[in-house]
Amino acid sequence: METKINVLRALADETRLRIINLFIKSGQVLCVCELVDALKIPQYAVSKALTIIKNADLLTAEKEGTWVYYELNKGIVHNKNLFNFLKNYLSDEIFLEDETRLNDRLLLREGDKCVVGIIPESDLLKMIKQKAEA
Amino acid sequence: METKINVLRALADETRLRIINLFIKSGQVLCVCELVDALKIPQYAVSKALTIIKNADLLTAEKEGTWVYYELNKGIVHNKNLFNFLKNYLSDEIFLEDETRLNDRLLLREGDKCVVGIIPESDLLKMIKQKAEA
DNA sequence: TTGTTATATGCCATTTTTTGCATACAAACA
DNA sequence: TGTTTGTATGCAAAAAATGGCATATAACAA
Repeated sequence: METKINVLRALADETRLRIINLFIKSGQVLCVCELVDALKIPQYAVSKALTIIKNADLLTAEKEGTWVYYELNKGIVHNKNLFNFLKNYLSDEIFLEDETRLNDRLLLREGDKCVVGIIPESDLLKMIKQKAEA
Repeated sequence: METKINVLRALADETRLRIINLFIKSGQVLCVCELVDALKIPQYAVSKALTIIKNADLLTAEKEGTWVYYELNKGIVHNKNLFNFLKNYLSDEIFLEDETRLNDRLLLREGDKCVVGIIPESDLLKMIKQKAEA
């Protein structure tokens, strides 16, 4: 009981909802800096939001060097239903913009892994272009 | 955007979630005093919760004499998806107890309408028995 | 060791939410 | 009219959430 409400409370915040949306729509494992760039929100805010979502058992985390990769916790049956529902429910514009920025940011990955930290938005397009040329 | 978050915020509270659960599970139009008895929560708390849920466009209200009947707002496509999801998602014990008390309370209706106000829990069973005998 | 990078967290001020009580309102009835 | 009844709301205290900054931690690199 406590748990279901914790889950719904974890969803009841714009930042957290935008984060969850990115996991659901991208279907990816994501690290903190990728989320920071996609959301254009301070690192500490993303980190705090992730902690709350994780404490509600909606995410799992795995450390890899200095990077921490988060992932939807599909190990809970109810979570899967929730994610399926949200996949269609969250269709608003702000979410789409996040998704676009995340897709851009993921172009900088190498072998499915994040290899750079937080990138100022002004540099992102240049870096993508550079990488495309190389 | 604002709206989706408002909806999720409306769900992020135990009282409000228990109320929404009763509407979803019972499939009924319900008045305030029936909810008060089913939830065993003060009238003002139920009334305030209903206002918040209604402001999130999840409920509609209709006045009938001194009684006010609330109903799920299925006029919004996204709401229907939400209610379908919640119907399965909200399965915890506290919700079941509410549902049982509501079913008892609805036995006092006459012609699908509520005809009594808030009933002390100690009196409810007696009144049901009386009504059954009559 | 020292420095750097990615991430997390403690703290504080501010804002928002919740809770409880009292009371207001509105409709029915005497 | 006055009274009762079902419901809503204003207000203030308490509790909780939020936002921002600084800093801590942990892992890697030189």
